[in-house]
Amino acid sequence: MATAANSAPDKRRMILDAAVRVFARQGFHHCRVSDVADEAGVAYGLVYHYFNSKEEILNTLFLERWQIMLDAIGEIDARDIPSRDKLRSVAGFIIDSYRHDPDLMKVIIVEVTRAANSFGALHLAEIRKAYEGIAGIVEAAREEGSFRSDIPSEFAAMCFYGAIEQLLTGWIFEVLPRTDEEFEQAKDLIVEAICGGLENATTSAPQPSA
Amino acid sequence: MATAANSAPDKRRMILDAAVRVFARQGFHHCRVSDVADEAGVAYGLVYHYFNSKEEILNTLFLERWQIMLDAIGEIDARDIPSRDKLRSVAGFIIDSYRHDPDLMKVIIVEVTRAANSFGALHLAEIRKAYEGIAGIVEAAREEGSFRSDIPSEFAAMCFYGAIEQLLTGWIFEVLPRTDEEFEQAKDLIVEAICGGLENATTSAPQPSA
DNA sequence: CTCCAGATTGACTAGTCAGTCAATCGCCCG
DNA sequence: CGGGCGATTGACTGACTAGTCAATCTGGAG
Repeated sequence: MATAANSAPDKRRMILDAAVRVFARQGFHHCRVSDVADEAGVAYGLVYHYFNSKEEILNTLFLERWQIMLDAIGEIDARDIPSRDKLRSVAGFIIDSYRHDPDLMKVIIVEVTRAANSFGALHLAEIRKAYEGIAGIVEAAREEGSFRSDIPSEFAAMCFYGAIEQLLTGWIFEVLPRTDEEFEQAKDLIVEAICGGLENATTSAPQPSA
Repeated sequence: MATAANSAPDKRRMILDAAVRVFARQGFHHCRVSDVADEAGVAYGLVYHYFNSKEEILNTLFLERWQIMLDAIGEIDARDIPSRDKLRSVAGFIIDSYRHDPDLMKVIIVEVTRAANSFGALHLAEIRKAYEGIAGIVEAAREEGSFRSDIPSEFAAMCFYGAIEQLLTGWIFEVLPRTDEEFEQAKDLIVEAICGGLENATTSAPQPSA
């Protein structure tokens, strides 16, 4: 006999995966627990065997994924590479997270990170850890002199993270193309735009136009 | 002859204003229509005399305010000032909107602009107009040569708008101080960060080849 | 003063749905 | 085998609330 975890379908996992699809498709508030149970192919009551409430399902999904991201940011920060490359890696990780499981990222961004009156407030401490991780990368860059010192690192982290979330939001709302090529380009563009700035660096003289 | 809206206390307006407070405090989904009616000091049924549904109240609030912002962006774009100053004016307008009525901006950002499965999808066209207005400013800057041509204007607009929304989100979640001074500093910082970039420009030649 | 139309009231209805629970299943162990 | 226990089932309930509606009020016109 194979271990239960191996061959037997892990119903708890199936419920979580189904919830991602249902929450992404209908939104947390516009779906019923029975929708999740149906999508998972289990009985209604089983959802309450594994979770105490509908909200606990979303909390579990968020915390699972957010911890992975926090770990990734920490690991990237520990690398011995230039700060700009660290930010590029963070952007790459988040964008790849979306590419790998757009439904899950949609649920997290739409239902949690902006939900100031419900889940967002509940997970505020976790959310802030991500900002702080990015701010740490910027802070190191400022100290070594590669980043400007007149922009606070927390403020810089906010701009960087905000730009990434807006990018994902564009994909979520389907207003931006979502091809592999687009994802790869976005990783470079976001770092270029935020680190390098939108302005032309030719401060001395504008380009001599023929 | 004289509409009731003229002299008598405008109950419709009172309901809208009360709804802003209630939606901001409890969230659209976690409040009852009776909460709005109580807050406005009117009878429950009167809400349905002026609005067809709870959702119509939020739609009205959003459209009212969003149109003001679109008008402001259009007016700013038409000014004869440098592109960076236009962006600074747009950032200033949005930040002042928050300062003037934080509850309303909270409701719009939390309940609409990220609500991909409900109000966000409904108002997608309106929301995009704001992006497009900003992109237009960037596009003009690129054409005149002051902004880089290797970052698409739509992408730049997304970064800019995303950074601003993240800033407001920080205030909404009460993780950032909300003093007058902070608001004023933020206007300059956001333009500095996004236009000038996070990196230090002091290094002489960033492009060795060419 | 009478009449009307729109404003205002709040009790009521109809439907929804999160969460409960008693029954059943199926697997392993002694 | 038997018995025990967690997994699984799905019908049911209790609470909640968006939206309805008939009654009442109010203020101006004739």
